Amino acid sequence: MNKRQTTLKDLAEKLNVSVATVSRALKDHPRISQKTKEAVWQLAADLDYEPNQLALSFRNRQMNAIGVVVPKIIYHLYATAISGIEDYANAQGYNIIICQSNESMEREKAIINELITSQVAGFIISLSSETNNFDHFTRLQKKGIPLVFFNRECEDVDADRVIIDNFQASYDAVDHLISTGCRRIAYMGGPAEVQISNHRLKGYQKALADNGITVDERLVQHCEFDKESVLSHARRLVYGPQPPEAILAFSDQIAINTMIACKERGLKIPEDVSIVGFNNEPVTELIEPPLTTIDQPGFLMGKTAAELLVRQIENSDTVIKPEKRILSSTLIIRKSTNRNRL
Amino acid sequence: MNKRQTTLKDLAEKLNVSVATVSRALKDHPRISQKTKEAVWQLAADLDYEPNQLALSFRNRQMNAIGVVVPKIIYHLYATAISGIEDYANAQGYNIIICQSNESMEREKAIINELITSQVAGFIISLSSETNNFDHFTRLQKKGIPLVFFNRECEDVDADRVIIDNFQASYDAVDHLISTGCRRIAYMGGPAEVQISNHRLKGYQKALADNGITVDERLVQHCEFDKESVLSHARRLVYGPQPPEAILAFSDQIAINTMIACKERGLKIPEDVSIVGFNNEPVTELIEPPLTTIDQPGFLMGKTAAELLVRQIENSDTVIKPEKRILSSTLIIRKSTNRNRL
DNA sequence: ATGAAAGCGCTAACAA
DNA sequence: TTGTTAGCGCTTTCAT
Repeated sequence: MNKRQTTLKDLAEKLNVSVATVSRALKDHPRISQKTKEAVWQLAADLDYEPNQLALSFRNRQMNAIGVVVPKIIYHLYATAISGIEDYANAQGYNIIICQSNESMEREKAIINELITSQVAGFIISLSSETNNFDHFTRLQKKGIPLVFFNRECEDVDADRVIIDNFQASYDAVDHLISTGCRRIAYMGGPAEVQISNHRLKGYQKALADNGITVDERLVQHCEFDKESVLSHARRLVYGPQPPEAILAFSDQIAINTMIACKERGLKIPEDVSIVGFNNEPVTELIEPPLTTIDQPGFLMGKTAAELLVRQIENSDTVIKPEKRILSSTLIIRKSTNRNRL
Repeated sequence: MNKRQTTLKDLAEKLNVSVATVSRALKDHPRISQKTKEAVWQLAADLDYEPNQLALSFRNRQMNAIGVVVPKIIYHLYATAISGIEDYANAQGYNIIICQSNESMEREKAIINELITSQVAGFIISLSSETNNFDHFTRLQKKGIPLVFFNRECEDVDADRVIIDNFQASYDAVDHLISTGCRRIAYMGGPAEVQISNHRLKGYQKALADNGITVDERLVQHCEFDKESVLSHARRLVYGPQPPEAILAFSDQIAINTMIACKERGLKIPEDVSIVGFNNEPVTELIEPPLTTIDQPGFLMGKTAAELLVRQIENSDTVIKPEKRILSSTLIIRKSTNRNRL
């Protein structure tokens, strides 16, 4: 029990050579005799020697770990993105430390602070919905710590980012709704601080304008992510004198809760109202009716973010101009928008 | 850019005192003069000093991090359990390093090995479905590294574990099915290596026996977690000459795919066949019909596992007898079992 | 071809 | 009350 790990010193003492020699032998250093090397290798195997990563990290003044900060891992997009990050990061020899901000800016700040003191090699971050102050990110940059945003980006900080074209995705979704004959189209947005929600709002507005439809401000809602908030905002839409003919939601969760409000109001989907979500969560094809939604490449998003981050980490001397990678998303058309009023 | 972190040495030099004095002053050591302390505190604040966790960990020969190894974080139970772990662990000053085995034993072994060399303080593990060899766990124990299993436990290793009473939960579910008039009841189990699947099988068998129902071995299936595997096993059940009147599934995902096979076969749920799942994933109340399922306290499971682990870590000198914490689960009855044949 | 020594940031036993 | 020293495990420069 509690057997100490074998160290270089242990090997050196048993072999009556110096620690330096053992260290070199293990890395197959050219100027160590074959005989010594073999003795070292043999003993290392016998004693189950494994280099102490913690000591290595300490010496390098940097952990071989990446800090990943996401709002919540139960959101399918983040769970899949994390797999993408892990996949690439592990292959490159990095562990990932996943932390959830739980949509709290304070928590996000605290996490980043802690991980800084742990000397993580870099950060991959998707903002909490509350985050409206960006000092903790600029602080990272001042310290020269690599940083990549994904999905929920931060326009005010000039860092690498991986996103989809939220404007276009939203534009296309609205365009699809219009093509099925809807004209009174509502937008159930996320919290007003979430920049991507606003990008989607812009796409929504532009699509309406391009089709000669006047934007009715009463059809735009900004809700929090909890069920109650969504329901209350959705009710404002559907219990009004003129319920919308279609609703574009910021996320599948919001779309689903909006569907609940619609059903509660007695509106049939898609006959009375069409619904479009965002993220293509697996649940969207299991509900009734299956939900039209925008598929985001979560795994690829994560993988790309990890690539950009590792690139930064491994080129910490050279200055790389921050890059914006825009991945393509796909509108998945299902029954929730399957009607034709034309 | 790339400004080095302030160290104790920096503070010491500026103040013309020794590093040791600074170190003590920062911890409010009783034998340092108030004057010195205040000077140190002031300068530390000015220079934004933060202790280097990596150096601390190195010195303690242990990271302030816990390794968490789960099959997949997209499974809702694990996502919620992780939140519970994170919650408690962070409060106790530990970070968590989450790794996914992706149901692969090789990956699980590799992860554990890596985290050992990183000197994590302990492990919280839920086995991959493939894991049928337990050397990597006994290795941890030989090294005296704290270990807690949760949900998918390992009976062959004597370690702390946090589980629900799978036998009882399954027994109760079958009992419920019988009470609604079903007698031909099938079990769609997980992979045969998954011990909790077998515990549930035992509960299923006992409930049948206790109600005077002969167990028909053809009604017991063991499938993998991918959709295709579930569908093919489910089809064996429903396309037979005598389809079951009810099906207990090892997980909600299996239950949902089984429902798909039932619908494909033209069986109505619950009129022709009742279905029960496991885990109470959020999706279960959104599908048609809503799924009867067993709710597991994921968050509490994680939190409890973290408690047990931290207890081990912080009492590494004393030997604590491994403990088995059994949390209670709840059968949530929904429409998928809402019929009465009696 | 090998060894000695310094140093990464911090703490603690021992000295003064 | 403060300083000196050694050491955690490893790499690397400089000697030999």
